[in-house]
Amino acid sequence: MFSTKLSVSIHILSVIACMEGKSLTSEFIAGSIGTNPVLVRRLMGRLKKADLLVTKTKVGVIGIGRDLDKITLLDIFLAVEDDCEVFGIHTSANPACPIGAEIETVLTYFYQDLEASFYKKLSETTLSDITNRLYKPSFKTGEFPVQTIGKEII
Amino acid sequence: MFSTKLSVSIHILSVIACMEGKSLTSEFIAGSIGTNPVLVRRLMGRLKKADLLVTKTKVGVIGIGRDLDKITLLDIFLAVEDDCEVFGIHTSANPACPIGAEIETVLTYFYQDLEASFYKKLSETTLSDITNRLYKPSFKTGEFPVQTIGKEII
DNA sequence: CAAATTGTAACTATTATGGTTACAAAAGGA
DNA sequence: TCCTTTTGTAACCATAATAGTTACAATTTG
Repeated sequence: MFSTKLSVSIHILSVIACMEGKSLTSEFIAGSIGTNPVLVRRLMGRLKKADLLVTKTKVGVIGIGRDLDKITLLDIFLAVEDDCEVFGIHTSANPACPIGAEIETVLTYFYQDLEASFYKKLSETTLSDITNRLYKPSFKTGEFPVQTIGKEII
Repeated sequence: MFSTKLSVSIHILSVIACMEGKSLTSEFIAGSIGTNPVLVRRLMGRLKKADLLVTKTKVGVIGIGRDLDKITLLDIFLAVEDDCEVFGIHTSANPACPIGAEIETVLTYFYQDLEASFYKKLSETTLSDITNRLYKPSFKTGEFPVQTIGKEII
């Protein structure tokens, strides 16, 4: 399967989208994810390069790069995964065998179609679809214990 | 990405489908793939368990388990991949954070839909679609150098 | 019976992921 | 201006999966 990078990146963007105004350090976000601040910074670096996040300053805190309904899961996936092809193809096939000689071409043909369909589906869910299911009014009124998310629980 | 197991398994089944009657040892098939006979036997073991291959004898040579147009890429994929979910979800999310508490549920919701679409697409290509693009009449008339595929080239 | 082949276990090498430490550079408040 | 915080990166480690390999008992078949 694909790694958890997409899931963690969605988590990062959701925290930023739902909690704008709070002190969104990498440590705070990592506290929500249950991981390391460095992982968060690494992924945020890739999200910034893809313009899904914007920094106010060169080294700094952040806002979402576009309207939430203009960021699709495909955008995030392509931003954070190194290798976005769905299936690997062995490159060792024997060209002296008629099947070995053709298999890569034939598999590529079918996989491209599969991949196009997969990407299309990924592009049909947006970050706003995600946050609409996550959001509760209490997020911005501070009714949850922000302090416990960061340093203390970790 | 997913491993090359699906690709190699399609290759195995294609060789068996297109060259029935020849001496289909694991070494011969491995020679076409450019890999190790043990890998071929391992994958064939899983394909047999899924009834995509049938053995004539308990330890023995083989035929395809069904009509080629009744074996889909999904059947093969499910037979040989250990972990068939598309995206991993981090299990470390912090339940004290309102987003951490919900993210797994929300991601699962969207991933299930994505996975269903992916599986459906995988099920729409059959082994006969593959072999129709591979097959040439010379396969069965022996006009290619079978001997060079196995022991000698490796 | 003898040779060939299978099914399986055990082991190695390589790679990717996820986690961690460390630190220079930048930002921003006192 | 200085000091603290935070970022962006590099370097490193542990773990897991893939792919490859050796070995061998069990079975089939000539």
